Amino acid sequence: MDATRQAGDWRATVFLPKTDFPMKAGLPETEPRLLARWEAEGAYAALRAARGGAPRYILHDGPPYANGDMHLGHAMNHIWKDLVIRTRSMLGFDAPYVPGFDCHGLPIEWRVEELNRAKGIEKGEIPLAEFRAQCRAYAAHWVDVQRSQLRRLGMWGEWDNPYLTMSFDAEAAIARELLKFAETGQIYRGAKPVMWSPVEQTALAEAEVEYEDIVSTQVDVAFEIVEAPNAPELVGAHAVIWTTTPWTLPVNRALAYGPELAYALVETQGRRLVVAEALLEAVRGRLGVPLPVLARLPGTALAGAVARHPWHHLGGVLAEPRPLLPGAFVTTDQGTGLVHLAPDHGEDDFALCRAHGIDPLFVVGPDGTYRADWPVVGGAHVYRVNDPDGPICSALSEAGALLAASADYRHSYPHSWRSKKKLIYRCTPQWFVHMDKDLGDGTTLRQRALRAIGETRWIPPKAETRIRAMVEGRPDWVLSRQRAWGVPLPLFVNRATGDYLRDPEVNARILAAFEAHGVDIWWTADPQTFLGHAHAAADFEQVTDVVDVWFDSGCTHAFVTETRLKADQADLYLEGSDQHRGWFQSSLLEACGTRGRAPYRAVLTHGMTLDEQGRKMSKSLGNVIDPLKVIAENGADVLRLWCATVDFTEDTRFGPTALKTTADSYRKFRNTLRYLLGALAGFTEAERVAVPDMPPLERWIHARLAALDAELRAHVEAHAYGRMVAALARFVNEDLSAFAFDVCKDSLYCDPPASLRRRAWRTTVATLFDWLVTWLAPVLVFTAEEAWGHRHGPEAGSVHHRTYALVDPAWRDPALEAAMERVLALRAAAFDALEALRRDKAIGSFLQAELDVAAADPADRAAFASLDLAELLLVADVRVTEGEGERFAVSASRTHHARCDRCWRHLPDVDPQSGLCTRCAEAVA
RNA sequence: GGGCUAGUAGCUCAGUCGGUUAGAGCACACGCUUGAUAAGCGUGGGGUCGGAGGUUCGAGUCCUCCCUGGCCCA
Repeated sequence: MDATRQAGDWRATVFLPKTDFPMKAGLPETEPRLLARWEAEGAYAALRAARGGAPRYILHDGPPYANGDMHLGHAMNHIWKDLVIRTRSMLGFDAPYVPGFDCHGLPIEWRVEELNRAKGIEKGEIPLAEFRAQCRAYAAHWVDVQRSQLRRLGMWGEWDNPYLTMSFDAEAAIARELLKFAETGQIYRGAKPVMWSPVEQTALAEAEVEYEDIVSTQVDVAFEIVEAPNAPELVGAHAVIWTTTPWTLPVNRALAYGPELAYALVETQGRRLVVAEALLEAVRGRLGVPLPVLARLPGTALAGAVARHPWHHLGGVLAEPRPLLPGAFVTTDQGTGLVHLAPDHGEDDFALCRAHGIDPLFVVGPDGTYRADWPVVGGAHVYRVNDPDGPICSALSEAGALLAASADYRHSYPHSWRSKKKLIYRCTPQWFVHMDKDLGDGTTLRQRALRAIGETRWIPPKAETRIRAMVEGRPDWVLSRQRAWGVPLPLFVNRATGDYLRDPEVNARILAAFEAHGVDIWWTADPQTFLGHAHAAADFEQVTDVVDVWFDSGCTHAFVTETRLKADQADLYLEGSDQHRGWFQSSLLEACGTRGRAPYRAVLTHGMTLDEQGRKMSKSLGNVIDPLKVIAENGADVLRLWCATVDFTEDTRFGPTALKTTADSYRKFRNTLRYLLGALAGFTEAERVAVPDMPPLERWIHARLAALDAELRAHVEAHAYGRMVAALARFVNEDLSAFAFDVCKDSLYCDPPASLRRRAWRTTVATLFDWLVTWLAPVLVFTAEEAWGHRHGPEAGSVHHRTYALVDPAWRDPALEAAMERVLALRAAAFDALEALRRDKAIGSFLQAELDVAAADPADRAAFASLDLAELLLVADVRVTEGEGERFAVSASRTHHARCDRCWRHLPDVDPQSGLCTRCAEAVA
């Protein structure tokens, strides 16, 4: 052998991988280029055309609120939606995507008011129509912003024509749905304590309320008992109540006791008091005096008792008797076990009083001030009367009723999410949807909704538990909001009867006007134009409230799924778990009230996105991750891969570590595609070999593909995308990169191009590439498209127009698959022995070693007989003999064969003259 | 405070009906290769299964309580 010959001499004759597909992704540059290409080609429209006539799969998009930049939660939600749509599309479904945006509502209204204030324009100085136009423009701006941000994620859809809840046809559709409720008598006007902001002068939805800790005045107040039919000795004693909202005492109407509780009659300073026995110590602490017990009595002894207000001497409503009512909500957690009731200002209060015929008084106005003529506090603001030395405590004290007062009670209290100011409960007239009214078919809305819940597939199943509990327990649906930016409640109330008008002809005129001119016309037109000739406008009060935005979004199924997509139901709604009380429920109730069934067949809920430590992302914690920044630095494909990896049925944690490991596994997928492309350099169809004619390893790869196909389809059906990606990663890492690629390298690099073995492997690689790219495409939308273009050229079209390939059932080969399992078991044992040899510095590369294997299992030996073990184990030679005991006894040693200078294998047939083995000599000939 | 829900390796996840020494991929360390090279291969370390009790021959798995989170509601 010529000792001076360099191994590199033969390098030019070796077929190394060759491709322009770059190892470094450069996604931040590549992705926008592909987005532009898709747009220029009309790729989404082409996909719709290609799937025309296929079974449809409709994921109906829940509309994000159009008032700010896309945040991480939006990005995740839309990536998951896109995963669903794209995998269904790959399965062959026609899966359109119509994005939508929620455009009405208080947050936008508030922001526009803020902007106006900055310009010196105060609320009320601007005409309603103009203000609404401002809100519309503001929402339109954010629709544009969010649309481009969401689009950047790689989602395909009708971005040029998204649905907007503020478009004229949507507004008309919402009004139409509303009138369906009205025409079927499901709407009523009632009074109800609602969360009210005296600052914004509006009722707030639950989602608009935040809870903050504040310090309040707590007072203990004595109400003298004047009647006690079940315990006459209580007459003249005082019922003690405790409250942290002294401002509600001027509108007290009754007291509540717990019928299950035990009470004590105690004495102090010549006066007898009634308090719950369990709270005696606490009361004693606040009053600061001994409270010797005179008697004990059950709660039932208070039944029928009547007290009087400390200010009864002031007459009027205050002079009316204050009955003691049994309340299940009365507990001994805190207070005195006796509760003062102001039906205007508490939900429990309202419900219990109403059940006993005590109606609210409407003493506190929208701005939070008492009626001017009200005793003690007339004209004052409810927040300015609570101090221990304020008017209420002073007047109670004068009446001898104030037992204790201190401004030191710390508790969590509702605040407006916009103004951050305190809220009150305040009774206001509102419009409601009945939950428990018979709708004429023997069912109620609640019953219909619960039945529909049972008919829906909930993913994960625990979601059903949650929404069922919520629907079972929820109160009537409050529809009305005293605001400007929304769809009007298009009702006329008969001044004489208080009933709302139910005239189909009037409703038709209203809807026609809305469709033609937008809903602004409700406020600008002469009401008589709606009422026509049959009714006189003077006899009716026109409702000026707008409808709760949850009703807006609850109607999207009507104008998107039904009108636009011409489908009865959506196949899937996919939103975060917070939507159990939001969109899932408003959509459900709306559809059940108007159609008697759910608007969806299945609902998939995902968790919230938290930071790396599992805490929620918030500005105050400074742990907010901006998805736009992540995309700009890493590419959307990396973010998409992360989304596809996690179990989104639980809350997901995201941070720099997760991003880094995801980027690493992205690179593995990318390099695999790159290697496949390199291996296919110059591949032509003429080179193809039929699978049955292939060597065992290539046939085994096809069998693995067939098995993987079944597994992946099952994961897709179950929306288990994490398992899908994990299965793909395992296949790529273990079967391909660590095993097949390593083994077949020799053939690929060194065999003559015409050799059957090389052609078989290249055929296999071509199949692998198409399959892998297609499987990865729903996840790595950009990378897959990029790789697809490198393989098949620009005229091949988009990889996203493809469907998953069909398996040839003949690919499965149980005998071969079992044999290869045995090889892999041997491989593990062999690598242990080889690694030991390497540690001893006897060898470097495994190619320098040969193996003696004593195999105990005859089945192993039989399987190995027909296989080239040296090739599969990447060693110079393998000798298998019969063994005993352990399955494989492997001994490794350095081979004595010479090394071929071209293929670097150590072989018996290396010609000392040329330094080449027979195969390589042929290859270079 | 109430309803629902979660906690397994640095990251992402498996873990069947309660059953052997809790697994995988990635990351990390070390080694090999230098013909996938800002790559590839091999080997290895790494876990009190959030904590404490309990049931059981046996608990990541079942029960109770607690801790730390999350969503929704008060």
